[in-house]
Amino acid sequence: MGRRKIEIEIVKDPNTRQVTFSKRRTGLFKKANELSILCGAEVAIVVFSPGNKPYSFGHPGVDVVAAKYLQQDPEPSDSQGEPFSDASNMDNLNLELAEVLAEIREGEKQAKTYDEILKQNDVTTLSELEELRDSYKGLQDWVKLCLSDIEISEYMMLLAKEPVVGVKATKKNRRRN
Amino acid sequence: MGRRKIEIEIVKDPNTRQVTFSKRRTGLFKKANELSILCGAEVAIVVFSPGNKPYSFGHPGVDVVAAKYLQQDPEPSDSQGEPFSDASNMDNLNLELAEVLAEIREGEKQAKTYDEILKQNDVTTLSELEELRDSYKGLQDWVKLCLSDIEISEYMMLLAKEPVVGVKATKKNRRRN
DNA sequence: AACTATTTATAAGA
DNA sequence: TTCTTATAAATAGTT
Repeated sequence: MGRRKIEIEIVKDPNTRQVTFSKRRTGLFKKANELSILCGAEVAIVVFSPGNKPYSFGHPGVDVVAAKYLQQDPEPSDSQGEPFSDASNMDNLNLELAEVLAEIREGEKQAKTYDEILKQNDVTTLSELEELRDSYKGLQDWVKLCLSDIEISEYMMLLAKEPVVGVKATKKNRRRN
Repeated sequence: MGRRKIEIEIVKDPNTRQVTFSKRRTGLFKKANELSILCGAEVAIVVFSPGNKPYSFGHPGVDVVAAKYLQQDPEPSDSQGEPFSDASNMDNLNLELAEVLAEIREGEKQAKTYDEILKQNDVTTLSELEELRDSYKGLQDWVKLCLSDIEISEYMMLLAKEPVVGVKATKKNRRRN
């Protein structure tokens, strides 16, 4: 899948191997993500890098899927598949982000519809142009809405990090709209 | 990757969904296998199909990798009441969200510029229309990019629920703990 | 289950 | 390291 075909065998050069690992781990997680969304499937992946660092992906969560798997298929090891502890704050955040995501998808769909007009190449009258501009403006509005929602999500995260509120401004300047 | 591009959203037709699941699960496991060989990495995957059937892949074995993962990551079944003890993860999340934010602002700026063209109301030639369409398409592309980044962020948040996590986000690689 | 037209992933290169 | 780009590989719709 690249400039040249490679054999599926250990990549000898450690540097190249690390790069390959990074790229392919990313690709693997992306595929897993798509699978879970396209098919409503539950997926959990755990990977240890050549340097023995752990990476994981899970939808809806590694622990959730793992527990389900271990439960129906008891392992010989002494694992007590207890589900994760409470994280109500994180749940709220997830909910929030999920909503933002939904909005973004909506906007994307709209943009596509509007694009159809442009593809016709025969927009000549003034009224059509106005319509077009309106469409564009709608997209912009959506973008703004989206932006504001995401900022809210971000702040939720900052707050979640520090139970006793204390918004920090050190990271980057964030303006409110 | 097929005859047509598809959106990453639930495949509605159950029959098609099953076919898609089969094909993509195969692909996912193949990728996992290649990753483990190319990089000498340990990989474990558990998948539940739409019909809730379990499938797994593991090198050198699901149980081996899972045990290793659970061992170095003692089950947080009963936490100490601290919502998010792993600050480094949250830092990464904040960093990530900040970047997504920046991208969105960038796109917003672009949209504004393009809008100027539309405001002139005198777009009559074909070439101008094409240019306009390109602009629109650029905006759409940005939207998509943005979407994908945000989805990844969402997953990072889901993963953040777990003490040991190593997912990075954008196409830009970022190191972790 | 095969077959391709296309899209997507990615190995090298910059 | 991060971003291109030429090419290999995966796969959506079809047969």
